Amino acid sequence: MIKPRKRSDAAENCRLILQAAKRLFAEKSVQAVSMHQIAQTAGVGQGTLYRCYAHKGELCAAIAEQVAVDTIKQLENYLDTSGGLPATERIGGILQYIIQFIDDKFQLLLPIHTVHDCEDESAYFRSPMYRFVWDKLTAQYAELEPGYVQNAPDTAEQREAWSRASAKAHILLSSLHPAGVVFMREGMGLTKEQIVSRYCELFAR
Amino acid sequence: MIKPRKRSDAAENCRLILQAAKRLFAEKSVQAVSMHQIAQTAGVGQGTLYRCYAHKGELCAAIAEQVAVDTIKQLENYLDTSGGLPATERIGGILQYIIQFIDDKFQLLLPIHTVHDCEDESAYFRSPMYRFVWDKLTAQYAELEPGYVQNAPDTAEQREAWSRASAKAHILLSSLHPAGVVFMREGMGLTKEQIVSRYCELFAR
DNA sequence: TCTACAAACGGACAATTGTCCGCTTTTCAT
DNA sequence: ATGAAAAGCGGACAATTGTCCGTTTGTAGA
Repeated sequence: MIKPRKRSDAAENCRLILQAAKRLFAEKSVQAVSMHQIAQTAGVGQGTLYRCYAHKGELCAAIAEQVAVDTIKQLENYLDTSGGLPATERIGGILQYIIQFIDDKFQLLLPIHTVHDCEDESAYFRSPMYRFVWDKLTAQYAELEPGYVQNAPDTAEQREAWSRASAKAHILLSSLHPAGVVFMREGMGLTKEQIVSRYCELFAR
Repeated sequence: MIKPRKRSDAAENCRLILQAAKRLFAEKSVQAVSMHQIAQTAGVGQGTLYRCYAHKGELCAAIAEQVAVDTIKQLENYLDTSGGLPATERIGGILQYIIQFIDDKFQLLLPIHTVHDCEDESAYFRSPMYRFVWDKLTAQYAELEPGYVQNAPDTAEQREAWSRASAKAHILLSSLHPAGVVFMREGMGLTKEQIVSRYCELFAR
């Protein structure tokens, strides 16, 4: 007798909420819009809103995910067509895409970890767009690891090399945490171009 | 007729608040204690609490500042006695102190940017303890900059070299954002020692 | 010592977040 | 079709943050 597993109309509400939030965030600003207001605009109750997105950060993350699709496509295209370049140069190229994106969308990215109670500070690092870039970057760094071979059998040594590359990629991306980039611009007075060039000096050679 | 400029009893209340917060945070946990509760325990009103510390993050920052004093002393001592070592090795040493500290006190450090409305995401980067470490680290990287001379006249070239060193130091420290370190441990399963060694590979050679 | 003034206080209040629970709607076996 | 069970809804409610303003209190000049 355990039959109804999922209701087909529930997804529609989540779509409405996302749409409403996107519009309101664009019209005003992320922090000027309350969750109550979003629910009202979407024409749903508070409960429905919070069931779809547990807090404002999740909403921002969902929108950022949509917004990132374009950049991710460009990045994939770049990687497909830059096979001939040395890995360090490719890393520099990736950096440009990432920094451009963060610089552009930081208003949306910052609130992702503006969580109140949940203590979910690493939400940003677990978002699909972060994982995607992390993975691509790890692949580049792996090429630079001594002893690493693509598609090699899964030995302990290969796994160790991948793990080292993955840590490097994470450290790089972690320093590109939106808050850090904002500080470089506002607090240190660097331009986007200067930021890219400093990153390349450190990470792409 | 403009006479009373500052009241000597006001500082006492701030001290009481800090003390109460410290005790409550230790007893329960940072997020389990409400601002109201802190005010009550300290025996002051909400208004007084918020006049001293505009939000929970500031309170955490103030406590972290106190807690950091020890580590900072150790670090200064280390730098005083390690003059003979090459700069890269000294950077590695500094990294150990920093990572140890963050790993130890992240519960206090995380909420510093858990701000609700203020949109003050770079509070962490402006805290005195951050500035201190940043400054020391910049000095080490400056030594590695081609063309940099200590106590040289203030030419454009010298300033440029210092600025490059300062950006590198910030990038390093920015990736040591508590949230990022927590993720390396929880999300990636690295130990403190592994984290230190990965950082040294990237930043201290 | 007295007095006037502004700094500082404190608690009531507004705003916002996030939860809870009774009600409605979809689903599916009969 | 139909009815029962669970998925989903929504808005009232609790909790928490942060503000505001009438009142208190220390300070300094007289």
